[in-house]
Amino acid sequence: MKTSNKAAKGKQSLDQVSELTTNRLSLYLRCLNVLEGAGEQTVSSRSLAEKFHLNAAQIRKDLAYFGEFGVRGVGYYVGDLKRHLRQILGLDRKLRVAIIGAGNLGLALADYPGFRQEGFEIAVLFDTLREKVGQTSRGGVPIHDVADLTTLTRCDGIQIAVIAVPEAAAQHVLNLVVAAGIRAILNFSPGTLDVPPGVKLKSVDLTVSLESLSFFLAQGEG
Amino acid sequence: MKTSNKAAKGKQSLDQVSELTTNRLSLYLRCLNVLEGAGEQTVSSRSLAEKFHLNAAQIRKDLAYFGEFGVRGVGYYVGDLKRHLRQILGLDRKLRVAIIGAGNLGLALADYPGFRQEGFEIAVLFDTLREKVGQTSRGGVPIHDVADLTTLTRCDGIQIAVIAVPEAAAQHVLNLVVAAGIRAILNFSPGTLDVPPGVKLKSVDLTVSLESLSFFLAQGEG
DNA sequence: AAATGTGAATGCTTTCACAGCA
DNA sequence: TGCTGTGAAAGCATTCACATTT
Repeated sequence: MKTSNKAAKGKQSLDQVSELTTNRLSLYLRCLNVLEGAGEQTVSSRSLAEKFHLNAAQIRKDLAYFGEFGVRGVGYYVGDLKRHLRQILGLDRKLRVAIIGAGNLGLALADYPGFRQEGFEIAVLFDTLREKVGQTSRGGVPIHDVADLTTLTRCDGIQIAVIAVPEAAAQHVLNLVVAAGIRAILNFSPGTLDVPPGVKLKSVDLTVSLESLSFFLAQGEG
Repeated sequence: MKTSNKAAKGKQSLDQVSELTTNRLSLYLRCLNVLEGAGEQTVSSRSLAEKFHLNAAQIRKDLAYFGEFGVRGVGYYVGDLKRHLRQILGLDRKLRVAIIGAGNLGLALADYPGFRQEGFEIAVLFDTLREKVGQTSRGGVPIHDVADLTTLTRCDGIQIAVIAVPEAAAQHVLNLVVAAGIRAILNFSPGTLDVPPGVKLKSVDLTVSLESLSFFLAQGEG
C-alpha cells in the first residue's frame, strides 16, 4: 500500500467486502479479547491462525480491506487492532436492541450474556399476550405490548430488532419493525420473509442446523 | 443422466456435496411442506424459485447430486420429492437429541417446537446444578446430572448433542459428549472448540450474527 | 530476520444456456 | 411445448508465494 493515511483505503468500496469476511472480523475480535486477557501485546497472523484454527493469509487479507493495521516484521498490536475492529464493526457505541416475542426463545435471548458483553443493550421485549405485558425477563428486561412497538422503539433509539415469534406471525412482525424505522433484523423464525431494500435481515435457522447434522449422520451409515 | 436406477447416482461421491447444498435441501423440504399444505401436486424449479426467492438452476443442480427426482416437461411431484429429501437428510427415522446446559437457552431449545416438527426428539437435558437436576423443562424434558451423560446417552440411543453451556465449560462438555460416542454436535457457545476427526460440529454464533448487523448499520452511516 | 500486504493461482459456487426427454 | 439435468462460463473466496517494509 502506498497511501500514508492508514485505514483510509477502500472506504469507497466497503460494500464489496463479503459477509464471510465481516463475520470473521467478529471472530478475530473475540480472539484478540482472549489474547489481551492473557497479557499479549502483539500477535502475528501466523500465531493467531495457529491458536484459533484460522488461516494466516486470510486474516491478513480480511484486515487489509479496511486498512494497514499491522507492522511488518512485528505483527499487530493487540489493543490497537481490537480498537480498529470494534470501530469497523460499529461496536464503539452502545447499540440498543429490541426482541419481539417473549416466549422461551425471546426470553432466553434477552438475558443471553454474550450480547451485553460486546456492548449490545437489550432494551425491551415485545409480546401480544396480556399476561406477559408488564412483566420482565429474569434479567429485568421489560415486556411491552407489540402495539407500542413503533412509538417505543422510536423514542428508545432502538436500532436492531430480533424476531423470536412463531412462524405464522413473523412476516407481520417484520413489517411492523421495518415500519418503525429499524433497518437491521436478526430473525429466528423459520420460513421465507420479504424485506424491503435497504433493510438487512440475518436469519438463524435452527432447523436447518439440526438437519445438517442429521444429514451427516445419515451419510456415515450409507 | 443415463443410469436407469434413480437416486443411485453419485452415492460414492456424496461427501463431495457441499454443506451449502445440503443446507438448502432443508429449505427445499420446508417449502415443499408449505406447498403440500396448499394442496399442490407438482412444482417446477421455476415456480419454487419464484415463490421462495431461490434460484431455479440451483435447485435443479442441488437435487441432481442425489438422483433424478423430476419429470421433464412436468416438474417434481411434491410428495415424492419430499419423501426423497427426508430420506437424504436422514429424517426418515426419529433422531434423539440431548441438550447439555439447562440454562435459559438450553431450556428454550428443549421446548422449541420447530425441532419436534421434523421428527427430532429432544429426549433429555443435562446440567451440573443440584437444584436443576430432577426437574423438567416446561415442556417436560427431564434434566439429568452431567455425570450421568455417558451412560444415559448410550442406553437412550442419543445421536445428537446440543451444547448450550457457558463458554468456559464448552470444551469440557464437548469432550464428554464425544467420549460418550456422539458424533454430531450443535454448539451455541462462542469461542474455538477442538473436535476430533469423524465428529461433526456445527456452531451457531449469536454474537457474530448480531455484530454483522452492527457492521451493516455502521457502514450505512459512513 | 520476521511478518505484513497483495498480485497471481487455485479452488469453489452460482448462473447460464441448451440438449434431451415427457 | 415445458421443464429437467448438466456441461461450460462467470463470479467469488481462499490460498500461495513473494516483494516490501520494519
